[in-house]
Amino acid sequence: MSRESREARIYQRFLVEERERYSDEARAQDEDDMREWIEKAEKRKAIMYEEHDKRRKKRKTEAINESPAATFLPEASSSSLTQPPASLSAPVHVEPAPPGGKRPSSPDSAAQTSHSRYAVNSSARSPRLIKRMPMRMTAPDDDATASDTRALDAVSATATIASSPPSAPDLTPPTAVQLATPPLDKEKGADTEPAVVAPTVASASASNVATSTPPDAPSTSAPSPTKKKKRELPPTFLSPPKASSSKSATVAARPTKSAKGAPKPPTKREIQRAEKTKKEAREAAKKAQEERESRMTHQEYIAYLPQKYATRNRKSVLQGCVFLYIHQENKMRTSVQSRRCYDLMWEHGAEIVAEFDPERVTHIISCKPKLVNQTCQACNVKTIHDIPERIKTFIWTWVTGCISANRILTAASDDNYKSFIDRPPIPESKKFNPRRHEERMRRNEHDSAEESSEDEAVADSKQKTGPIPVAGPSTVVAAPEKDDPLAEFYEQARYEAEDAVSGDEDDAEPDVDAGPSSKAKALKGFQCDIVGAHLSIGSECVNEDIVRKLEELMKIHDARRENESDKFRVIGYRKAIAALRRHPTRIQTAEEAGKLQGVGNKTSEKIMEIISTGGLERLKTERNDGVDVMELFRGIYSVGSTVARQWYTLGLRTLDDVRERKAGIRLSAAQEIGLRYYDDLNQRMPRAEAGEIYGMIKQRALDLDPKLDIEIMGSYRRRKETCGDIDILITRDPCDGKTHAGASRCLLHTTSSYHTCLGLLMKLLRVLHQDGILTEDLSVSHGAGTALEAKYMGIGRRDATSKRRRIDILTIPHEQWGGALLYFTGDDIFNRSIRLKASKMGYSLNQRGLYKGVIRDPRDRTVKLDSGELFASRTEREIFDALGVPWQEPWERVRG
DNA sequence: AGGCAAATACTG
DNA sequence: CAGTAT
DNA sequence: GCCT
Repeated sequence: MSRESREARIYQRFLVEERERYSDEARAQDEDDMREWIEKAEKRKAIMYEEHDKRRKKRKTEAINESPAATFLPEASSSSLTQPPASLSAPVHVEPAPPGGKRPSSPDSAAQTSHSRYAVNSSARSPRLIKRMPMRMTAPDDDATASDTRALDAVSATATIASSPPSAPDLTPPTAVQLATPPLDKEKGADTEPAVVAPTVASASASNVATSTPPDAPSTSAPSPTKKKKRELPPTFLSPPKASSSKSATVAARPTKSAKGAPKPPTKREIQRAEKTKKEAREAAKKAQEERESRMTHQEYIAYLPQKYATRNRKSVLQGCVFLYIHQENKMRTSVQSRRCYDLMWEHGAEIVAEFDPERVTHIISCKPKLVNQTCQACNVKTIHDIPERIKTFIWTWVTGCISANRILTAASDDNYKSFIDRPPIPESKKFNPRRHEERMRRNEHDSAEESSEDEAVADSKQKTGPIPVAGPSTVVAAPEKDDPLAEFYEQARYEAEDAVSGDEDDAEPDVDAGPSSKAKALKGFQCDIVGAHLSIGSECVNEDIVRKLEELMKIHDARRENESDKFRVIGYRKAIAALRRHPTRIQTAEEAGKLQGVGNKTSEKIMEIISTGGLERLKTERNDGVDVMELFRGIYSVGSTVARQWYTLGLRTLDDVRERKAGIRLSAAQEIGLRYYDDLNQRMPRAEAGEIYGMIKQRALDLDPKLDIEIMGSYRRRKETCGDIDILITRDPCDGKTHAGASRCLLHTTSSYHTCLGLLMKLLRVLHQDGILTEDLSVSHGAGTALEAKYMGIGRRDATSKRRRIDILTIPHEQWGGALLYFTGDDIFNRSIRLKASKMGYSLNQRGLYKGVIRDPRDRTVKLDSGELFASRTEREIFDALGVPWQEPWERVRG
């Protein structure tokens, strides 16, 4: 309880404090608060994490037991073969319970009066709960305790207890805690205790803040113990709770006894647990190995490979190859990335050497393009051409390419495989014309000659169409010798890539109006390359009826979304629908539909059916009660498919069921807000209203600091008639030494290494709350206090009479402006498309900017082996140009 | 058959 | 971590 | 779902 009130108090002070001069005193205050706040957040997270873990494990085991019988309304009798199931059936009985009895069933009444400044804190853990809670024990976890209390009020106490309390650490028998987990005890103490003493940061933070952001004094001693403890915690500490969920923690210590201790014979749960433990052990071992490996040098690791794979069969794809891998790590230790690469090569039969031996080496594999220096260095040669012709140089993707093709790829035989670099047989003299990007990059680095570069870029991109004059007149090329040689190869790869990628831009334009034109052409291109696509997207379309049906089907899949592939199915539908919408004429036949890119067999069949019968059988069979309800629930902000399904399974069917907390469900803070303003938030607002709100916010932000750059993103920027939410992007040119992070009118820093004042976002939020523009917060990033990058998500309104709207405000580093603008402007399909193009060209595009030289783990594409370097991001145009995408205004970027 | 965009952050 | 969101 |  102390934590809660303290937290609320702190935050309250942030937001409520009137707008006044930012005196030194106030600043100091803010600073303290801020730090405190961050600390708290960290701590809470840590606790939550532990909690959650326990809960999760329990849930899992239960689920296993239950799942076979799990239907919507659990029949208590049938599933009662073991004790635990009771917990599931419990909620049903409990349902009539009084917990929130007087919860206002009408959504409005709630917080209208004092649009609570800090909804997240106050509303969710609503006063009533706190009040009800007879300050029983000093609970580190309010939630658990609260629910607990509530549960006790409820009828069948036993059942409910089984379902939640075990997770609350306080409720586990004290003995257990003491016996099994002394460290826990200590940690807990450390966690809660100092908080009470807090504000004198420095001292308090010593141990428990270790994880928090402020660059803790680089004390060597302090962090390590804490860290260590943390690491050890899971094994020793995490497992007991599992036991505690059934019996007592002590049991865990002696597994044999545990079987006996629990009257039930080796249940599935037991087995589960055992498996879990085993798994944990395995993971621990794996981690240890990783740890060991990470300490090896490249040489050592290579030498270690045979041993590592001693027991496994190697594939033969790369048999006979001897690789020298060029990495880019200056430190001696190997990175995971490199090790993975080594692993992969070895696994597939390649020999790997750590040092260049012209006699042995057959291929040089560079982890990314353009590592000329490293290559030369590694081979101990002056220029790349001193490497014997027969030794091929490839970039990493070639390896993965070979593996997936199951053969050795060569330049000649696989010209459809574009992303490798073979050393071209061209002599030194015939250098490629260095690409404009490179040039621009360099120039940007040195002098930021914006205008000229942009002009040039535009011109350049115009002239660039078609197959590029490969033997470009050896112009400038005054490029520093450094990365010169391999730059060529890189360039060549780029040329190839572009050839493959950027069809002919000339035809791309008319393509749209050209009606059902060649699909072949479209196939090659990217949506983002098509200028004027937006024109053909009318609100009304001749195929509206078809679109409607398909949309419905899509929604069903979206609601159901059980596995990953459903996600893509939905994307597929969306694409098809977009294509259909774009199509100017009435579709008559399946063939006609099939010609559109994005519309395949399945969809054409469906379209046919719609055309001929006017309906769609599939719709009838697929649509059912569940889908509707899930859709309904998912309309609540912060309720996703999982929760929606859960509720449905528990027997809930309407929003009122949710409001009444039927079946004992609990809402998160955000969900509660989402529920309260269900109608408001599910409505789009007229563009004008978004504009007004934006104006108000912008005004107040500029009041705080006139040098801010502020822009509204999303559908507003695309000039859509209605907007679903308001996205505001803020940054600030740091040229005068100040940033939006370190607050406007404060000195950036004096002696300490971090900013000495509250971030702009935090201040802005305060003001906005004060003026009633923001009414609730959904989440406020820690960064709001100090970081350059921060995100706010909340709810606000134009004035007291209008509906609530979703409002996001984010601040970003100045140099990422372009990337962020592009990213947050969309639309969705445009984004996907341009990112796809980027990646096909060997780049990677994200909200921060355009990166080049990104290498991913072929086995897990989400793992980046090399994050590459920032290539362009200052302006949107810069990125467009780099990707060869014709410039389009925001409102022209509409594809779906 | 395998890719399809991608990364990050907050909450509980 | 899992779920949700952007 | 679609596409290669």
